[in-house]
Amino acid sequence: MENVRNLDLLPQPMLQRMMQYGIAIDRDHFRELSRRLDEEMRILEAEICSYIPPEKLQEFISRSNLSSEDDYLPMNVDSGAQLARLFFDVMGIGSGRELKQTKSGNRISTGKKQLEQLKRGNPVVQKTLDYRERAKLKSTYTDALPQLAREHLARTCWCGLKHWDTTYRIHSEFLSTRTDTGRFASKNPNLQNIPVRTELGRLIRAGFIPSPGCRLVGVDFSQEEMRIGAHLSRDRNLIRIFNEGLDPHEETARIVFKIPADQKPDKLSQRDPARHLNFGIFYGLTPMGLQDQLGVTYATAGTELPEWITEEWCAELIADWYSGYSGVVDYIDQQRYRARRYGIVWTMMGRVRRVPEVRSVHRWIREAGLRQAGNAPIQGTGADWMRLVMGKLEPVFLELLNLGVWVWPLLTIHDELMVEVEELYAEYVRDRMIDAFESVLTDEDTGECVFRVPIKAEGKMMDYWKKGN
DNA sequence: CAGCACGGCGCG
DNA sequence: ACCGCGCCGTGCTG
Repeated sequence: MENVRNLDLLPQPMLQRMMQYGIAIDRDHFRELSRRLDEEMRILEAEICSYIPPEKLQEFISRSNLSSEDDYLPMNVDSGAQLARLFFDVMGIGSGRELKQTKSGNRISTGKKQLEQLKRGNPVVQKTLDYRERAKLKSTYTDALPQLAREHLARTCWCGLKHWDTTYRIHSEFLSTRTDTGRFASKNPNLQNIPVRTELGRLIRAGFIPSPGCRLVGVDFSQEEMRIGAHLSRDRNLIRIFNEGLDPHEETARIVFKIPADQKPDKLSQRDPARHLNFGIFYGLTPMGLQDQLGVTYATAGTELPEWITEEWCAELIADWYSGYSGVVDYIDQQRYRARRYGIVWTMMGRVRRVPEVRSVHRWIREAGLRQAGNAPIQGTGADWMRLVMGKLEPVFLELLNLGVWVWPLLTIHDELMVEVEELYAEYVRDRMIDAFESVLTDEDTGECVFRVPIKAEGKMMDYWKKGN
């Protein structure tokens, strides 16, 4: 009952305010970005089409589904099916290598992982990757977002004087009961998947801005899920790492690669794989999954995946991770036991996740259920924390509003909460938020905290939405 | 024309 | 075929 109040009811007012008020965007920024992407895509698609041999042109034209506006092109570069025909049937790219089929087995996959493997074989592959990145960003973000923006008066603040200014704002819908783990979901548009990982993607993030006279303030839990994993599993090593304030990815690299205490792990070949292990383990990582993931990492770094990264090598790495963090193995096993025995697993706060899949007659379904059982308490506890934080901060923000300080919640992305604040108070609000995050499990009366490792949060103030500080 | 499954990909 | 989401374009069907 207490959980229903704290986890389900208390976040609602803040969610309502996020949805109702929205977040401001710079429409011209997106329009300019769309124009640029369009320009680059036209060049890339023409280049890609130029790889069609002359004698095959008619065949491609007849099979493509292009509208009259772009019928100067013989094929539709957005179509995976048509690309597969060009690459694998006509050009013979990757012949002699093992090529992944699509799930339904109709054709060879043209997905990123596959293309990364093949991009040294022929320049058309890299061009396709570049085209894909741009097509994704344009259709999902730079074209769509300005369309969704509505003119909206916003409370702003100039030199301490409050007034109302015209802004163009996006009103996403945040769903409280959509996910199986307790996380929130966001739709129309989804504000929880705005790009950040690539340089080009970060230009899209930059189109999200505070109301005039305000700053964006973002606070997130640092290494939230691993800390939760450390607590729930009571693993000695994991707990020690966080209590001593060490970098968990670096420490994991030390463990699995047996690096002497006086040496630093190499970023690409040691720290990055260790990082993927740390995240992946709680997802039920398989050797093949790890190998795939590392393939992408190396390809992104512009290097070929080294010969010695085989499935067996990945399996050993996972085994080494397990022996380094044996408490985590026991913990995951316990969750799997509960899933099989009771059909449910639960978070630190007692939020329940049903996992009927573990009793399926189908092996694949069963195994997926067991992975979900291992992951759900961790991901779900993280979601619980955000719910508690929102419940705790709501009265803080309302109090500030009553005092005449403009502060308004904008969005939440699982372990992160973003608000806008009038400039003078941004730093203050950031620090209040960090406090709220870090004391999420601290009893307000006794000051006691039962968590086995420190809970850390990071905050930043921004004039536009960006990564880092 | 709308609706759907699929392949693909953005985020934590 | 590694957890949790939502959205895009294609290609097909009713």
